[in-house]
Amino acid sequence: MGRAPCCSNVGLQKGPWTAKEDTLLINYIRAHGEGHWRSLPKKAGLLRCGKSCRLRWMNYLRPDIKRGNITPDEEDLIIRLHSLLGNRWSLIAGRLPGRTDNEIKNYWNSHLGKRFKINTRNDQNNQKGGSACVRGPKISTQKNYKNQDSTAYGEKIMTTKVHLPKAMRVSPLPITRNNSTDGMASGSSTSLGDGNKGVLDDHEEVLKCLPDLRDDIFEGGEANHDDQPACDRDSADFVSNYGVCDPLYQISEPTKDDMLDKIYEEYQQLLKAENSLDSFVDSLLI
DNA sequence: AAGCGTGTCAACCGCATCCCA
DNA sequence: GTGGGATGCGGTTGACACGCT
Repeated sequence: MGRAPCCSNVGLQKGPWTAKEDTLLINYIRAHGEGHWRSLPKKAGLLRCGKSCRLRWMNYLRPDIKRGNITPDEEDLIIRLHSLLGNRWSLIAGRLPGRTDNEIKNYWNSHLGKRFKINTRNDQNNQKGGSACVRGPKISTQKNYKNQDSTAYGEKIMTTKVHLPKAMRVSPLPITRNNSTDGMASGSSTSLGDGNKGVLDDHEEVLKCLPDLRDDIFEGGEANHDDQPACDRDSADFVSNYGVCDPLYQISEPTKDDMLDKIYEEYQQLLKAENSLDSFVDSLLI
């Protein structure tokens, strides 16, 4: 298709953001809310591309972002969701409150991808000429990784049928950031919003059936619904400088192991139901 | 201590899709 | 119905940190 770049890039700053730029962006969004990214830099006094501003906000400055290491529970959920959804990072992120698609993508590529590769190698050693299961992505090069079915995390989900629908944009819920900082209302994490008018792929239909898991998984999930999220004492400097809590110091919420299992079971059941329906439709067509 | 290799992750880029005039 | 601007998504890049030799 092709289209003109979003910004002329002439006279625009690139590279790492400075604290001053962050301050400008945060203050502007707090005052005016998210959106209108194209005009935002000019209005906020930033020499940045609108896309860059959006990315900085979505991936780093949003007050509801949870920083720190991915917990084992989160990792487990990422792996399971990846086995079901493939590289649809925004959908996966939508099920991990406070985590961004970029963060999950990076985590997968640097941590889980490697582990997966090792698992795959072990599987191949253990099952010579083995199963017809779809093998996971070859991540020796990222280009190979692209467009490959991804599945097979250990034995647990070895036989899971993987749908890898074409990546597509889905509409977020209406956002008015200055009214609410609800973590699930971010662009990258509201993939299941009710604004979907386009063609939803199979999995999104499945996912639509699932309840919003945030409050189920994370105790005190309502904690970040206020304009000021829970802060650690160490973030006091950031607060005084920026007027918002330092996302780096936000207190992470505990997770529930059994709830994760329950979620996964729900996915499996819904997939089964979906597959049954597909078979039924196919039989009618024959 | 210095050089090199590797891992991590913030940021960029191109494209798909939405949305509105 | 259509064209173009706005936005979102996933892949990729590159700077920096860290460990090893």
